[in-house]
Amino acid sequence: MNEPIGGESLLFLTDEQLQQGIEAMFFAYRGFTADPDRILEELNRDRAHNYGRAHHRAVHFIGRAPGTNVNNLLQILGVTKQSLNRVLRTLMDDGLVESKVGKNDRRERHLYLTETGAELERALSEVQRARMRDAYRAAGPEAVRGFRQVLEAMMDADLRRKNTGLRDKSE
Amino acid sequence: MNEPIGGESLLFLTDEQLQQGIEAMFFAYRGFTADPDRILEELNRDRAHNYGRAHHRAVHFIGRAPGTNVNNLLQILGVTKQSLNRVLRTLMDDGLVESKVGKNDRRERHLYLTETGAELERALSEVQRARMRDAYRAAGPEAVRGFRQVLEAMMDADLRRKNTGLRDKSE
DNA sequence: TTGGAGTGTCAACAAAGCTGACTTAAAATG
DNA sequence: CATTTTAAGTCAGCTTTGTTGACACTCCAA
Repeated sequence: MNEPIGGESLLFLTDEQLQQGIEAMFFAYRGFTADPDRILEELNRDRAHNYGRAHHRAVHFIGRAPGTNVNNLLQILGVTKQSLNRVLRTLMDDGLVESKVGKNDRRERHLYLTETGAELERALSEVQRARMRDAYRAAGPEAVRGFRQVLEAMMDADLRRKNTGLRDKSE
Repeated sequence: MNEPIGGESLLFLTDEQLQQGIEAMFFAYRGFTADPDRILEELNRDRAHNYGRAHHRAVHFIGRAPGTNVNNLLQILGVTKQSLNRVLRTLMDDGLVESKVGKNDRRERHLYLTETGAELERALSEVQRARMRDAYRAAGPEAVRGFRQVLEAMMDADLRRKNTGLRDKSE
């Protein structure tokens, strides 16, 4: 790494710059989750259940990969079985998610959103996409490319694959 | 909004693109917090206390804005007094943070890291900066600019100010 | 057919958020 | 000077979401 002294590649790597990047990441993530959080809070107001981010994540990824099994979802979400199971339990009891016993392997349960579940998923991802869209618009296509590049480089290697590997898993 | 058909500004705003951005954000944030989490887990192994992300955040922002008062920290972290207090309590008991009565306004407590606290802060931010640095290096200066632009656009407006307003608050 | 190994469920517990009510001390205001 | 407001801290009690460990069901291969 023979960086030219005073070159941009050196300048933008000062600890202060990195620190600012860290904080930007922190605050941006807060903004990123704020809108869905608000919707869920609203939705919880009159109901018995109390959905949070964990429910959001589950609904999101089941929506993205219908027919996925529990184990797969565990990998993606990076939580323990019980944590996910509690969330899935309530979602199933409330009729937002249904699980079907696998045809080939009857140990597996394949997960799907019901129509109600899909509605919630749409409502949540709608506001999140809106924020993402606004941010993308404000920053421009060139910036978006950079944004994605840095994010990709920031994930763990194994997750990088998962991010592009979310496809329909229906039988 | 008269976007040219097929123009880049239309293309990169498909729902699929936005969805991928959302997931990239999710996975990247996981990577972003993974290293400090590991350090804390390691550190908890032999000790009585049990530090988590909440402690990390507190130590981080006290390190960034030494002498900040409790209310200020509450704003930045976006949690309740109770929640923060529990964390500060343990950090002070363990001698990582100290609070000094304000000179001008003696109702206020100003928060500082002790030497031990600063050590922990360095250890945590060190690995986080390392990941950020690697990601920045891999993506290049142009991408970093874009990354920051999108993040800034994604935060709530009030947080945008806080992000650049973290300066030493010592008396 | 039996003994792993894989998948999912359940019980019990911990961390870290939350609300609301209250106290203490100090400052600001009338 | 008396009252009100503000900053901080505390208590009690709750929820979400993470953890570990034990267990049941199913598959597959020896």
